[in-house]
Amino acid sequence: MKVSKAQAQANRARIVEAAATLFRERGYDGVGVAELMGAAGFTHGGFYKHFPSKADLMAETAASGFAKLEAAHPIDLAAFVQAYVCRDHRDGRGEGCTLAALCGDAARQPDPIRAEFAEGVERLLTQLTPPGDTPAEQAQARALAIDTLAHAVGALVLSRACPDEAPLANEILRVCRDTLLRGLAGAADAPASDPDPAD
Amino acid sequence: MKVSKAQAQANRARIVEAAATLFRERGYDGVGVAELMGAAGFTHGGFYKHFPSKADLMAETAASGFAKLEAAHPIDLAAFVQAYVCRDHRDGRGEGCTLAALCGDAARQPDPIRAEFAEGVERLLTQLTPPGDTPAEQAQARALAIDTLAHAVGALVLSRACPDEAPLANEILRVCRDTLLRGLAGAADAPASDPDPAD
DNA sequence: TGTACATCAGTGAACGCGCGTTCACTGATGTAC
DNA sequence: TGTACATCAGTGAACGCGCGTTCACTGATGTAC
Repeated sequence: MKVSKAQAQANRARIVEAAATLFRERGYDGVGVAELMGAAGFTHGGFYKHFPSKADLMAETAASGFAKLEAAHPIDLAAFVQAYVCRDHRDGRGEGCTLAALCGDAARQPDPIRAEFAEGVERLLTQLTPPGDTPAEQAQARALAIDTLAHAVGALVLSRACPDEAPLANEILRVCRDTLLRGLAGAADAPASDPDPAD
Repeated sequence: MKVSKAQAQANRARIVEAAATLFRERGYDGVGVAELMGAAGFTHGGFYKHFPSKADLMAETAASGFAKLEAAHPIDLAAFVQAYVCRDHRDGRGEGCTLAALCGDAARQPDPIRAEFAEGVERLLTQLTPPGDTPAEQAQARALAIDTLAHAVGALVLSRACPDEAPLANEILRVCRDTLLRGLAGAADAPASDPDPAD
């Protein structure tokens, strides 16, 4: 049964969306074409009417995962850290950051996929870098964005590698979030964290 | 053909060693039992004379990857950063840190494997935390170790997710290494980096 | 506007392939006497 | 010390299974007249 052009395009988008979530949750090798089509509400056969191969879909989900960033342009670094380095984000892989969820997998994928990741990092950095008055200020702001992102991603991936109930998993998040926020607030005021905060 | 007990034990160790390298290079799903036995110089059938399952070997390679750390006990943080956040380490996954190479994969593995990772992180942190005179100093030293490790791991995994020749991949390493070293040297002297250093 | 036909998104069976695992077998090692 | 036998690391064929991909088919959509 054929379907209208608009419907087909919407279906394609649904496949990409479902795949993006599943890939983040279980990795590129952890989800098969059949399952991912099923999650979007289709049978597996139609997959190749939309995508040349699974690898192409992988690249497209990466692009779509980072495309959402476009919307809200400038992001406050402290707000970013608050939302990023927390238990909710660690435990919600499917809805979370593609970078943190799949950069380990991406490192072993062919260049087109890694290129999407590099562009995604670049896009994130752009949003995290407030415009500076001088080139030197600009460079410093970009460096701060890079450091903050790396620190935040590192905290998340290390925390996720620990067993669910390991105290170390929460300790890593807490320490890194506090340090990042303290650094961003300026060396002046150093807000002590709750003993064991919720996230 | 049977083999002496000592020989069998040595062979087993060879399998673990070969598997550890291959897993770091290509991920847990990227290497099959047959290939990994081949790399150790055996045929695949004998695998189950040594290990109950592939998952058990995965846990054991994780343990072995972190066990090496035991040897050289206290590590200077600056020396750690120099050796860790560099191009050689980024490009030498097989010989590099198990944590950085596989924490993304580990996050999706069953608890026994994640427990090994948590213990590995704990062990690394212990080595990176110089003994403090007071509990407060001790806690601060541990927090510094956690921050440094997360920052360094984040830099490495982000850099690895970029295409081989992407300028961004080197920029991330350079910025994070410089910031980490500057922070460790104290806010006083801030060594400017070469424009585009070798690693 | 109505009719005839080509298009093509989606279906479901089938493909070859490599995976983790099992198994019967081999023959040197290690043990019992 | 010498002989008979059980052990078991390693071999290589085979297992079922799920993977990515292909294919003949369907039938509503979109187009040509």
